[in-house]
Amino acid sequence: MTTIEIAQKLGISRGTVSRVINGHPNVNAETRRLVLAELEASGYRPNEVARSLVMKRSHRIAIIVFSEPRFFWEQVRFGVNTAAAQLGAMGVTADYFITDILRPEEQLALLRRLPGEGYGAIAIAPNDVLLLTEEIDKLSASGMPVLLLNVDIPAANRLCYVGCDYEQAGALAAEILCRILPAPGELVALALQDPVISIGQRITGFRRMLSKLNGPAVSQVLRFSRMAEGVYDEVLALLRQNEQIRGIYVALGALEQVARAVIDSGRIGTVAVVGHDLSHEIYGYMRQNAIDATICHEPYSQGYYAVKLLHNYLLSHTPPNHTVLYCKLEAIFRSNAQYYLNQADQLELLNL
Amino acid sequence: MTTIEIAQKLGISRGTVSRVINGHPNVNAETRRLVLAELEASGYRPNEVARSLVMKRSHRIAIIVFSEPRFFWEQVRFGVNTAAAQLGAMGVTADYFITDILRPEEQLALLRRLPGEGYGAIAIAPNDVLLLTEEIDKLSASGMPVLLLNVDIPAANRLCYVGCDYEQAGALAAEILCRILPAPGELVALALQDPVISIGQRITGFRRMLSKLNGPAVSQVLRFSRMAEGVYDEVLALLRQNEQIRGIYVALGALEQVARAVIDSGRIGTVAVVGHDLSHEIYGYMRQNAIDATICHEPYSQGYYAVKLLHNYLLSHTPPNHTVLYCKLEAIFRSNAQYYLNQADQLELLNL
DNA sequence: CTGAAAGCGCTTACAG
DNA sequence: CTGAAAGCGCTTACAG
Repeated sequence: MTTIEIAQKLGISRGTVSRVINGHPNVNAETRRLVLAELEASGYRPNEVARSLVMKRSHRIAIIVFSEPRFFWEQVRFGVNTAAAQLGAMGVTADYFITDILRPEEQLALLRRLPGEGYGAIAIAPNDVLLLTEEIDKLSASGMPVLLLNVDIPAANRLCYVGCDYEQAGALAAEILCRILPAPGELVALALQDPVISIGQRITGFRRMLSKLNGPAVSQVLRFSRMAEGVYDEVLALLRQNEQIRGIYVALGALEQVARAVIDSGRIGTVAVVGHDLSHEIYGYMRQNAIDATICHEPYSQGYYAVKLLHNYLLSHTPPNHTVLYCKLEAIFRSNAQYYLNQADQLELLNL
Repeated sequence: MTTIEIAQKLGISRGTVSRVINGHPNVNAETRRLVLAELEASGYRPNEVARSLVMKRSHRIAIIVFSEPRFFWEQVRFGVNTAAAQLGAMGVTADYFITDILRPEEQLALLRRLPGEGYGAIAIAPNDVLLLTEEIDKLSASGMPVLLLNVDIPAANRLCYVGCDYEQAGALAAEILCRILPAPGELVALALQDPVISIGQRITGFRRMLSKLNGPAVSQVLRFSRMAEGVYDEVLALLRQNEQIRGIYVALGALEQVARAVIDSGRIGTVAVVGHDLSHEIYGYMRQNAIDATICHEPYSQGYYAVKLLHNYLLSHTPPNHTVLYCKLEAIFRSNAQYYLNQADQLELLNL
């Protein structure tokens, strides 16, 4: 079915058919009704390829993230680039903005600047909920679709959220840690001083699952700054002074420091360590058995989905079916870590 | 950069430029050189959208699988359909053929019939290596690209293999089972009587990792037919008679039967069970703690990648960069199983 | 309100 | 060997 077939059947021109398809105003109501009916009856689907060829629209999408952990956002970036490459022929370009994690105002500035620079859609990993909510609402009100990436603000007026369910991530960490504990003993969790919501949710989920499984309770929660200063020293001291500790849950991004403390305290094999995210450095520690498992949430796909969803919206102007897309929680051990380390290499094979 | 710009710069027609791009024979050698140089210099990339619009080629791809386990091949099918939908505007159609697992000759018949029916590429999950290798080689020799799905035949002349590394999958099973053993004791593995290569590789990988980790050895390997008849009875009897058994590795598709035997023998919590693949039924048993973990290997992506790779080949006629694409090994527990159960639901959100 | 026409970037008979 | 022309399915000024 093409526009021309529809037009012939109705004895009108393709231009008119096209006008009703695209919802142009200047069309006789009766004609419109007829065309709509025929469209429906014939199951017409526009040829997007032809459409994008003639329209030559360009869609600029901005992706705003922050700086830490570096490797995590690099993987997101790779997904963004893959989607943009796939959609390049459709006029999509995606620009990636990395802001300083300690300067959330940089994100605010971008949010204010970008709409004036031709961007039609924004995905942002908000680095400061309080600071950004108002501006996000403003943008949405002005018609700019805003997708929240990796960190949700349910109260904000966003198109949708793409990222993980942090509470469930903490639950999975608890399930795994409970099962692999080398011996009965105490559990320690590491979190943030700041009330960063995602880390807090991980701890909540962790505790809930622990009690559901009748596992050991968390004997203490160590808290650190956002840059995770001093984790190594504190964990090292703790491991040396308290032999009862059998499990450590690292809810913030400091797995590497914990691994080093485990090694330097000679506790490999007598304390289980579970955390989040995966880098080559973390993998190195897994191979030394200083880290037992790590939980990821599809960094690559987060970037990929964000661009796809935004582009879909730009095309159809209808919001996605669901307002939340939870990424998979990936349980990673020594034996399957390679697969998660270099998604890039794997997909290079697809010549993408 | 478009063909017309190139043509203008060189003072020739777009037709000639197009001819050298597409490697048509009738082009003056010197002209060809010039055009090639300019193409290179300007970094020209053909607009695939315009190309596919004018060429209206249709690419028929056949996917041949077998019948068991049902849910596994349904997930593969979903990936196939997604890729086909995405590439529909490029003229791609993918047909999915499910053959009887007990009648591998059905696959042979399809392999012989399909090329005459307009298919330009074939992906097959070979159900009988010995029976099919020769025909696969013949097809390849005749110019038909053949991709091996889920089961490799390294000796065959195939375009590439998309599926999992079974030995590594067994290793991951061992790593997990070792760590979660509820108490020291014996390990049992379930495998096939037939020398089906993939199951054999799982057992090999499982044993190797066990000894690498200084874990318990496998005290016995139970073997079954391809339809896994009698697994429940045998495992139930074994669990009742031998209290030393603390871990079961299910290398064949019979997790459900094992779970029922664990439940009916009252051994939940005192024997750990690890196997492969995930269905709603298996998830149900995970929730009852009758199964501790299951390992999947991206059924959805297998189907998706197969179609993408074949289409890439049909477009470029150059084989993929690598001859083997190992899918991710996915470690699945109670707390993250939902994400792997319904990839379909998750992606529905993308309006695909 | 609607038809006729041009054009998006590309390929391929058709002449020459 | 190569240019001029038609056409893939669609949209959008431009007339009327």
